Order: sequence, then C-alpha cells, then structure tokens
Amino acid sequence: MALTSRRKKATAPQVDLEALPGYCIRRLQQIAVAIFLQEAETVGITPVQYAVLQQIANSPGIDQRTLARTAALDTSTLAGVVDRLEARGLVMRNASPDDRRVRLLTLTDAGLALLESAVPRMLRAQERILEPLRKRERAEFMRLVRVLITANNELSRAPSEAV
Amino acid sequence: MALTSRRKKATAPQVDLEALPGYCIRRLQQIAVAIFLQEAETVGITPVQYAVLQQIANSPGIDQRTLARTAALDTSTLAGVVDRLEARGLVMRNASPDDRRVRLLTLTDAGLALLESAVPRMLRAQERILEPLRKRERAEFMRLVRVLITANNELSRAPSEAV
DNA sequence: TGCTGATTGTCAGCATACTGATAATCAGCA
DNA sequence: TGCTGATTATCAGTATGCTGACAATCAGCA
Repeated sequence: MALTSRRKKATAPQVDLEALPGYCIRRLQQIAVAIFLQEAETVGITPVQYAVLQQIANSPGIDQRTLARTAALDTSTLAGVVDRLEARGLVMRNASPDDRRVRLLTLTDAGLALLESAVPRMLRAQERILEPLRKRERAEFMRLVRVLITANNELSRAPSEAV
Repeated sequence: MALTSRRKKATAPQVDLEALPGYCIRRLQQIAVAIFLQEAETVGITPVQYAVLQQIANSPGIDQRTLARTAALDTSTLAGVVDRLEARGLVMRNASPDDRRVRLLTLTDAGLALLESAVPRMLRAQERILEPLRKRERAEFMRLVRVLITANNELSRAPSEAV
C-alpha cells in the first residue's frame, strides 16, 4: 500500500496534562486562591486586594504605576482593583500636586483596620498552602519558585519590581 | 500616660509580598501563561483552551462534567471555553442519545489539526518555563508541586481527577 | 513660547475563574 | 404511573488578567 493512498487517519496526540509544568502551576494557583479566600472569608478580600492594600500600607502616597509594578499587576488591572477598594471606602485616591496625571493612594482608617485584621488570616493561608511539605521542602520550594520568577520576570506585562 | 488616653496611632504592618507563597505562585502563573501565549501565538490558543482540546483528544465523546474534572475547570467556566472553541469550529457538541442532559464533545478535523500543530509549541513552552532551573531542580520542583496539588486537591471547586 | 515625544491613567474587548441560582432531565420508588 | 431528589448544563454576577487604544498631562527643546 503506497503511502499516498493510505488514508491519513489523524491520530490524536495523547498527552498527560499532569506532567506539564504549566498545568500544574495553574492548579496550584487555583488551590492557593481557594485557601486564601477560605481564611479571609470574614474579612471579605481577595489575594490581589490584599496585595494592593499591603503595598499601599508599605508605601503610603504611592502612585498607581509604581504600585502596579510592586504588586505585579497590569496598570489596567490595577485600575479596577483600586476602583473596588475605593468604592468600599478602604483606599483614597488623591491627585498629586506635582503632576496632575498622577493619582496618589493612601489607606483610609477603615482600610488600615481591615488590613490589620487580614494579616494574621493571610499568614495562616500561606502556612496552609505549604503545609503538605516538610519544613525543608517548603524552603526549597520557595527557593525554586523565586529562581523561576526572577529569571523570567520580564516576560509578563506586569514585571515585578522591588520597592 | 494611661493606655486609654494614648491616641492609638495604627501602625501599618509591613509585609514583603515576595516572601509569601501565594504571591509567588500568582507571579509564576502569570509568567507561565505569558510564555505559553508567546509560543502558541501563531496557533492562537490559550493554555486552558489547549488543555480542553487535549482532553477531548484523549477521550473523544467525553461529557462536559467529566471534562471539567479532568481539566481542572469549573463546569461554568468550561461552558464558556467550549463555547469559544465551538464558535471557531474546533469542537463539536452533540447531545447524548442516552441522556439528553449530557452533551458529548468531539474534535472536528480542524480541531485535531490545530491540536497537532499546537503540541510541539506547547512542549517548547513547558521547557522554557523550567529552563532557569538545573535539570535535577526541575524534577524536584515538579515533585513538590505535585505533592501540594495532590494534598490540597479538594480545596478548589474544580478538583482534578485522573481519567 | 510652542511643538513633539513620553508618561499616567483609563477604557473597551476578550478570556479565565469562582459562587449561587435555574431549567431540563433522569432515576428510583411509592 | 407519578412524584421526589439528584444530575447536567447554563446563566448572572463578580473579580482577576491581558492587549491595544485613548485623553490628559508633562518635559524638553527649537
């Protein structure tokens, strides 16, 4: 039978998703978010909202562009996050006196209070995420993840940048 | 000075996000997606769309509920993904003869052809994600991630389930 | 001073991802 | 047979996350 006459029955490539780093990382992210939301349920914030509140607390009066970099968020994504935090009265958005394009962010008293009550719950969530690993494995996992992040930092539109 | 008269100046807790597993996992997920999208640009599919196409190829005639579990997606999320793939003519959605609630999924010829051209690019993306690690570290990273996923599997609404 | 290019924030559009609700359907039992 | 509870898929609503485009503003220079 000549090759050309053989009906090319396209055989679907069989791939096990569990073996793919990208798939496993997505699963891990889903789980980490679920744990955070469980722990922070009474506070009512998401992981990203926590990160934004925390960075504003770390650097009061920060502008949105810098905040986006330090929280690893796209500026357009950050705009939405800050919108929601502002609507809940947790964050103030004030125009900069020096540059009218810039909007400076500060926590309100309510935002600070919420952040303070969120921190222990956030820490508990972090512990739970790594709990299945032995102590030494946890450190090794974090080391490996940080290598991956640092080396590939520039690849996403929101490259992280230390403050 | 009595405690009650001291103005409680709430001191913002300073936390370094980079030290938090959840934050690092989110960064890693952003990077993994960015690498995948770069490699798969000419094919025009996302990581999740690839996973869905691949699982349909692995099990032709699979129903959406089973597919959601094996691809680690919520059924409501999967509905949208399949909508888009169907609209592009990559997937067929047929009612089951046995149970009219169930919709069975199959790849079209175009879907199969696209999947075949996507696989090598997907594999290249997987290599790039772990490239910053040494060979032994890559295996260790994958082992640790799988421990975390397996142990915490039930925590997300879309617990993965081997086929 | 007035123009040009860069910067800041926002928007529209698309794609995950979740919760909670609902319609359609099925399976089992009185 | 007819009813009840479970199952399948879908929907509305909310929240990341990205791209590409835009208006407002600024900084630097002719």
